[in-house]
Amino acid sequence: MEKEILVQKLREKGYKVTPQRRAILEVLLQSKQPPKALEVLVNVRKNFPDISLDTVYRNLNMLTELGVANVINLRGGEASRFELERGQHHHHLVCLKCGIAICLDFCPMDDRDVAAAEKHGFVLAGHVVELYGYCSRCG
Amino acid sequence: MEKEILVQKLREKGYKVTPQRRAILEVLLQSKQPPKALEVLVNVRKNFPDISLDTVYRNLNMLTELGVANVINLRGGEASRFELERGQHHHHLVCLKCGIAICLDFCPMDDRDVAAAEKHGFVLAGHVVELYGYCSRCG
DNA sequence: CTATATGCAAATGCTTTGCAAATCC
DNA sequence: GGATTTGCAAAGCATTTGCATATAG
Repeated sequence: MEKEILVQKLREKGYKVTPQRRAILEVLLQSKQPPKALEVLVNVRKNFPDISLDTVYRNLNMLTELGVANVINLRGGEASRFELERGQHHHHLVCLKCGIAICLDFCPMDDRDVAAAEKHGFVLAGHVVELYGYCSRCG
Repeated sequence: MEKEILVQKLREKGYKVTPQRRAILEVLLQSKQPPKALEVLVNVRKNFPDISLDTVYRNLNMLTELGVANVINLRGGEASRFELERGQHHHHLVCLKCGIAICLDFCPMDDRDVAAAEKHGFVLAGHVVELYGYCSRCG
């Protein structure tokens, strides 16, 4: 999605368009792989030295609630990664050593999830699928 | 697995069998659903009031490294759940409100994970699949 | 005995929150 | 001008760690 479309979306929802928000969107758009909050901070600070980490978190959360961004939960206490929603359901291949996350183009889920949810009286809300391994660099 | 078999396993690996360890195994064995570390603590304290949370964590981690237990990572910062390894690959259905986790008897993964890993030069180590939803109690 | 395990307290890392000052519309 | 955002500082969780003491084998 283009940056101005995203900006427009925020405005429509009644959010103010601050330079910090623009800068965060910019970083998300330019990142080759979904960055962690701290990585967003570091990159935003190159152009916007005074932004704070909590502002980054607040905005990443806001974008997520808006459905504009997704969270990739890593294992244990590791910091989550954030990616702009691409409008296409997908999952990730994550390196256990360096944490790099690669988008996959398939979802392994079939009807059995619906059946299982029904069987246990659950209303299904979604699912998480993450493949873990070691990338070529981390061997 | 029976408790004494587990105890035996620890001994074989050179770990000492302390009353705390026995109590933790007991709680894991008796839990209807995979407990969080804090839940383990509360339950162990019923019979063993002086155990500390860090001992619980240390032992849950030890059991996990040993392959005797598995960790179920919940979303965001939510505390992980621990279950004894049942020797059978499976996944979970987790309630987003109360956090209850139900073991499922299927794995949706097919060969595409291997293909994807290969394509990106990854050595596959495993995967996480969790279905999320709301249980009948939480609506 | 001696290495391992425990309890305590404090530290860590990620993320959130309260509040006064700044700023977008 | 008025509500929303920001930065700061501090708090909140889950989890880990250092260290002196206790304990299993």
